[in-house]
Amino acid sequence: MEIKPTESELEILQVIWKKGQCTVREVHEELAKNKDAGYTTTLKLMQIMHDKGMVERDTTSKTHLYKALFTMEQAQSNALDKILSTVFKGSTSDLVIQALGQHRASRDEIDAIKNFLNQFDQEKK
Amino acid sequence: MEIKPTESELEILQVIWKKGQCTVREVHEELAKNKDAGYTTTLKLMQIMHDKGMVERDTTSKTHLYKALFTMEQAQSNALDKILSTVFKGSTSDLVIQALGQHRASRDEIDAIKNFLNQFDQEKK
DNA sequence: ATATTTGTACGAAGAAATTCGTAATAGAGG
DNA sequence: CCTCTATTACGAATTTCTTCGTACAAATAT
Repeated sequence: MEIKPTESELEILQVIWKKGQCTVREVHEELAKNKDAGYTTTLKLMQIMHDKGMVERDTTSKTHLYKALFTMEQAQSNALDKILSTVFKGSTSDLVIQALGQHRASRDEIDAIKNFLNQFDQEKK
Repeated sequence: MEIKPTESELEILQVIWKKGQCTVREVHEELAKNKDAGYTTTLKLMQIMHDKGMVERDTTSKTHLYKALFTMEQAQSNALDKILSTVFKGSTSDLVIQALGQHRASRDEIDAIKNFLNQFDQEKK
């Protein structure tokens, strides 16, 4: 399956990933904090996501429950692949350095990355 | 100015960035290697990009010359911001670790990143 | 039971992106 | 000067994404 959520679909997926599963109402309330769109707009989008096979839903009760059919990690991997090929000429190190340089990682984040790199090294040796 | 090139626009920008400046024909020939679209499609897209203020063009001779009005680095920064907020919950370290983990950085790349991190540390101390 | 609220279904309109055909024109070559 | 080709301009069709109104059904409250 192709994973290529649109902008709006990603907003919805963020909520679903956070809660594990949720109703249209829950998603809508969450989005309403930062966005101004009608309830049926969210509903329609979620129905389309279902049509596309991006989410599944439990329709046993009147109020349907939605779950994502792929993980945030899969979406991350996909997003990385995409920008690597479109703006980073495929260079992972360019991407990493750019990310670290521009987005001011905190001490903790840097440590986490260092640990990861060291662990990586161990495996390679 | 907002930098938000579409998929097709990015394909075109890649060619322009690589060559510095170029004609519609050059862009089209390059895209034709991987894609199957008519010449006027590329032309139209580049005209729209001009309308949007993403590129400038020299129209002194019949064959126009296009240049990008922002750099690849700016596009990179933008792309990173976007995926950070949409799929990485704003965590740069998650992004970096995911990138390093999934995309098998080479020894050289890892070294480059380590150097970068060390340099980063020095500044902080 | 009836009215109100809450939910889904769905068509359709609007907006943005992509594609292409046709017309007009400038320049090159004979 | 005339013809042929390469190029731009531009309208229009198509597709995809987003938005919303309306209809209808189920659950809840009075």
